Amino acid sequence: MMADKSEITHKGEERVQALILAAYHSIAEKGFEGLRLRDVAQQVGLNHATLHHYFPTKEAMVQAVVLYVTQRLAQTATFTEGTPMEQLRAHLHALQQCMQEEPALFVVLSEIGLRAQRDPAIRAIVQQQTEGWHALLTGILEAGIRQGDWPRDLDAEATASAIIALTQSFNLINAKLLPIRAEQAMKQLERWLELK
Amino acid sequence: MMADKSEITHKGEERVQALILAAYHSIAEKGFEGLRLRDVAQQVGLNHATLHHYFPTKEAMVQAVVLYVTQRLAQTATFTEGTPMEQLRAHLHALQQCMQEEPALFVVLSEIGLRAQRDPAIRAIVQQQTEGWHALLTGILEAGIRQGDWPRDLDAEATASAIIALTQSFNLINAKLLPIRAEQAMKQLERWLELK
Amino acid sequence: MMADKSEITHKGEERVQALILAAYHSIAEKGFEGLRLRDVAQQVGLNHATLHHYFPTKEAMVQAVVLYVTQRLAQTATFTEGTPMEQLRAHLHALQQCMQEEPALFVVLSEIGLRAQRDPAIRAIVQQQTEGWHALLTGILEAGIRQGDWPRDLDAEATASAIIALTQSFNLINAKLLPIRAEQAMKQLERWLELK
Amino acid sequence: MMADKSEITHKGEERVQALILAAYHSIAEKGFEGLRLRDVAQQVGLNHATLHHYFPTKEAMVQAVVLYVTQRLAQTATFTEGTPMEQLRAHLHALQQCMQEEPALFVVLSEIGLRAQRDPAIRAIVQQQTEGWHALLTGILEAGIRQGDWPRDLDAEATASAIIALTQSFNLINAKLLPIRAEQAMKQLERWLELK
DNA sequence: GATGAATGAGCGTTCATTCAT
DNA sequence: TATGAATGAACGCTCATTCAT
Repeated sequence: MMADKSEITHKGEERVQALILAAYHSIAEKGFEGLRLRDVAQQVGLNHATLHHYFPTKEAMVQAVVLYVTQRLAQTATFTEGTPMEQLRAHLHALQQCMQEEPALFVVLSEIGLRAQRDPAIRAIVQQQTEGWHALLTGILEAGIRQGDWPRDLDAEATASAIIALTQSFNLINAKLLPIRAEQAMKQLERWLELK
Repeated sequence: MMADKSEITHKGEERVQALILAAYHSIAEKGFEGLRLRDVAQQVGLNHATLHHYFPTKEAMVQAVVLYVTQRLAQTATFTEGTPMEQLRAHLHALQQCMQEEPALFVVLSEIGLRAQRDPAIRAIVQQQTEGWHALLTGILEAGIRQGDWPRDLDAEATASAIIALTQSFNLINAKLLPIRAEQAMKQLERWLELK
Repeated sequence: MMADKSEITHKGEERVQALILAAYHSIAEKGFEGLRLRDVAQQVGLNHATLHHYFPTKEAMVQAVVLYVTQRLAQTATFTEGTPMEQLRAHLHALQQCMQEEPALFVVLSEIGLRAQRDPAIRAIVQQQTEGWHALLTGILEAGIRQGDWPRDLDAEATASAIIALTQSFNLINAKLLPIRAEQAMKQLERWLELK
Repeated sequence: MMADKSEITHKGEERVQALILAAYHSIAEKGFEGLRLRDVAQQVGLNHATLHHYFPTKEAMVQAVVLYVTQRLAQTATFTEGTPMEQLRAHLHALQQCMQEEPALFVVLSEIGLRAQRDPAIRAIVQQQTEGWHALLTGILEAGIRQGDWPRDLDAEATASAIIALTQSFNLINAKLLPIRAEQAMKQLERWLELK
């Protein structure tokens, strides 16, 4: 008759995930500016007041979305095998594929990046994730330099930064603000890195 | 005793400029999300109702800010003399200087880029400016390729896009989301382009 | 301990009715021109924001008032027994009584009539109600003509219109714009119709 | 070089008249609710601030419109020759013609009637005019009764009131709130008065 | 007399949050 | 846990009016 605790918790976790996803899509479509708790609750079929049982404040929900997005992105960068050059190529291809399949991810990422400048809590989350990403890229590049894949004088850290920066601004390209396709610029990056 | 017409107009234009600047700084500090007409008016020492004497709606004011920012950026890219390689180097240096002296410009530029995805009026302004910038860069690169400054197989358009994309995401770097300085990534770009 | 559903709904409906009544009195006193949501809410002891919990917009509330007024008036015209002449006499007496007891009803009715000319939604409501009233009167008059209560050449439709028009302008009389009492003009109408 | 005083005054009076007319048309179209001084000024090609040189306040302008409308209507009722029955018939025909040619006049008249209930200054103007009209009608009717045109027991004052009341509500008919034409009801009034 | 500039008071509406049930 | 009801603070915008020029 009565659901046991784990079931309740499970249901609660599902609800939380559904709310995060709904908020994520809201932000992708209308930006942080257009994020409304009532909308999010309605998308999940919840009363707007009930939402506060899962997220005490709007800020808490936003932080959950930030965590969700950064973790989604981190999944793109987990691999262990192959040469440094193969790893980097795989990573860039994974990113490119993600851009095509789910451009929303990069839109929200940009929104988060902007908000991180004003919100220390968000900044902390983003910073941690970005540093991890940067370290990963730097590691690959340094390994490649040691193996002779890239010239000795390539600045690994700077190159890693350039890659991240380029990635994060691709939503601007996808938004058709630039008269080219994202692939082109990405290909140029690969050429610079002599990835083919 | 009586002010001449140009003086009156001049005063009005000054007010308009002051309001645009105040809005610009508000956006830089708090984003579009935090842009409040009452704040902007107060910064200029005006009643919030008077603001509507200069801008009929909030949207009109925002568009004025967008125009201001894109034109400010366009000024960085106006030069006529020197070889293609010198021109590109000068341009990148001017951008770098701008990033250091007034990082707010790039914060607002990112805000605008995000908003352009949802607002056709803003998109039109940004698109026009970005296309102009892209054409300028492509022209320089193509000229350089013809002169042998860069290899024959350099994709001028893609490279131009990469430069723009990199530039537009530098605010994320300046926001200390990356453990490096903007200069480093910019230097890497210059190295790729064999600018020194 | 726990209120049942009908009670909850009942309370909500009571609030809605109270708000409609408050708006009705506001319009009677200050016209549509002077109708303020904050006033209405305060009359019911509610925060003005809460009013939007019951009526999404001011227009929705106004329409509710229009429906309320037209239905109130329709109640004056519901009867089934008696000869046509008796029915008409009863109807006119009911209207007269209403004018004396609640002149506000006719003030608001005039406000509505004026607004109906510019507002299609209100016009639809008023039109429907007025047409019903006109049909009722025409029916009574035609029945009376068949029974010989009134002369064969009496134009039933035109007479019905004249009665309605006269009724709707009585608020002007009650407002003491005419140096006579409403009863007098109403009596004259009855004499014309040989109602006594 | 410089216009003499009478010319200036003349020009000023023309301006005042133009403003009154513009306001009149605004009220006819959008009601008192939609009357905006800026609109009125613009219609006459005047700066909104300049309008205040001719009418110190909005209320003053409204009163001028009220006077204009009541005087326009009074012109319909000025005649000296003919038998009482001929005079009344002529008057009703003149009114009917006015309704057809310029229904706006009756719309504004209704607006004024409603506003008169709340505004003593307007009430005073309307009352004076209405009383005059009522007296005129009563005079004609009494003269007709003495001459045997109408039955001895006709209540002259009540009949006059009924005529005025009917007239003032014709805009509701013209607004197509009633499924008949104004002429029909007016004809019925004439039949009651045995005008043909 | 004419006008651009400025203002105060106020409006309808929004929304995250709280709370009793 | 769930929800209808309620609220305060704020927002963009309007408009009659005032005033210096």
